[in-house]
Amino acid sequence: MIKVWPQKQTEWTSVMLDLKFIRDNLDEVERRLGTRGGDLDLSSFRRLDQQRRDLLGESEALKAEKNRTSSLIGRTADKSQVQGEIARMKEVSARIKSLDEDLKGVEEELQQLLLILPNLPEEKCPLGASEEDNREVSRWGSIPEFSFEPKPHWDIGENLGILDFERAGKISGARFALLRGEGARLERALINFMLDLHTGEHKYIEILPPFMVNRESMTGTGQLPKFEDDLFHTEGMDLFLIPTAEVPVTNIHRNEILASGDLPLLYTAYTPCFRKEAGSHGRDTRGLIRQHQFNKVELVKFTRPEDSEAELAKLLANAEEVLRKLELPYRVVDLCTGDLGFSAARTYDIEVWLPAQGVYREISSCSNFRDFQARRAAIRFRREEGGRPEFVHTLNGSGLAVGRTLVAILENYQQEDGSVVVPKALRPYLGGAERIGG
RNA sequence: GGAGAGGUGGCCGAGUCGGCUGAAGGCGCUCGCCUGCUAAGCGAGUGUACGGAUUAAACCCGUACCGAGGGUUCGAAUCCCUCCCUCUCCGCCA
Repeated sequence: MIKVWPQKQTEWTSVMLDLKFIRDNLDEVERRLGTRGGDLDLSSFRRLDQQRRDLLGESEALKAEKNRTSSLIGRTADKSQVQGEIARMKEVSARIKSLDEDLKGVEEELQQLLLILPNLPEEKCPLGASEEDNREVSRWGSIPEFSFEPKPHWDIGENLGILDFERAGKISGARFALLRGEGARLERALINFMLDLHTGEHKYIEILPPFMVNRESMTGTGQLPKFEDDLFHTEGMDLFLIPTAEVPVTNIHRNEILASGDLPLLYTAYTPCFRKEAGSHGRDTRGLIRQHQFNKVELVKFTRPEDSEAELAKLLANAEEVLRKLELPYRVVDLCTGDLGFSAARTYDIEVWLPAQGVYREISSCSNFRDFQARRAAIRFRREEGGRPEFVHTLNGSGLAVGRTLVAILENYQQEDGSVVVPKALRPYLGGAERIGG
C-alpha cells in the first residue's frame, strides 16, 4: 500500500511555491506574502529565473549537439576521419562545463531566495499585523468562579509537592521542570487519555517517531533554513532535537508517492518537544507555560488538495474534543496573516482559560500547510493508477500541548484547600482518584 | 569501534575490453484480444524532474537522473577519487 523510503533527493525546484506559479503570478505572490508583514523582496526573482532559463537553454542545446556528435564518433570505425569532430567536441564540452558552473551559481542563489519565502496565506485569513488582529471564532465552556483568589499553577503545584522548578533548575537550568508523584502521573495520564481518544474515537494511527531528525527533515517541514537558531543541535552528528512531532511525522512520507486510496492519512504521536525559545527572554519565566522541553500529542494529516479545508475543520474539532472532555473552557481564534507561522496557509489556535492570569492562552495550533511542506518534502500522490503525481496537502495541530493542559487543570480545578479535583474523564487514568491533595 | 559485502526502473535482476541502454530478461500493473466463469494464453503499454513548443493540458522536441558529489574522456551505469546509506560477522551496550 505505502511505498518504503526511496533514496532520491528532493528536487531543488520544489522548495516552495511552484516556480512556474511564482513566475506567472509574481504580483499576486508579492501582494499575498506582503500581508504577513516584514520585508519581502522578489525583485531578484525575475532576474535569477530568467538567467537560469537562458543558461539552461544554451547548455542543453550544446549537450544535444555533443550527444549527437559523440554518437557519430562512436559509430565511426576509423577515428582518423573524425579527428576534427573530436577536437570540436572538446571545446563544446569546455563551454558546457563553464555554462553549468554559472547555472549552478544562479540556481543556488535562486534556491536561497525561495527557501526563506513563507507560505501564501489563504485569502480567507483575517488581515492583520499581530495577534491583536486575530479573529475569535468561537467560545466553549463556562469560566469557573472562585470564592477565593485563584492561585497560579506554580503555587498550586509546589504546595502539593508535584511540581519542582527549583530542583529542575539545579539539574538543568532555567525553563525546565520536574514533575513528582501525582504530578508525574497526571502528565502521563493526559498523554494516554489524548492518544486513546485520537486513536479510538478519531481513528488516527499512533506513531512513536525518532526525537532527533536530520537536516532534510527539518527543511521539509520548514524549520530550516530560516529558524536554525530556535533548534537544539547535537554535536558531531548533524541531528536536531525535534521542536514538535510535526517534523518526524510529516517526514514519514518524504520523497514518496502515495496512492489516492491511502488518503486521507491520519497520524497521532506523543513526543517531547525541544525549543531554545531564543528571543523570548523574560516572557513566561515562571511556571510550565514556556519550557525548553515539553510534552505534546500531535495530530498530522495527509490529504488530497480538495479535502484539506474540510480536514482542517475536523482536525480542529478533534483537538477541541480533548478540552471538552476535560471540561476546560476555551476559545478558538483564526490567526491573522501577520501572526501565521512560516509554513502555514491557515491556522486556528485553541486558547484555554487560565483563571490566575485571567486570560486565554494558546494550547493548540491547528494549521493547513496546503502543498507548501509537500513541495519541500516531495510528498505526492496519484489520483489513479498511471496518473501524474500531484502534491498532497499536509495539516497538523496539537492535540494538545500536555504541559499546558496540566496547567489548565491545576488552575481551573483548584480548590480553596489547595487540592485539585481531577476531571471526570481523566479519573480512569489515575486509578479512579477524584482529587489530588487535600 | 574492527573486518567484509553491496547500493540499477514499482519489485527482482542483467549490464561484455567505456559508445546506438531510460537501461536486457522476469514479475507486477494498465488496456485490448481470447476463453461458460476463473486460471492459463496472446498483443500493446507501463518512471520522474526541468526547459522548449502550446491559449492551457495531453501529445511532441530537448536535457538530466543507474545511492550523492567530483574527476578522466569526443563519449561513463560501466574507469578513478571522496562521501552517504544498507547488510553480514566481531566487539561494546539498554
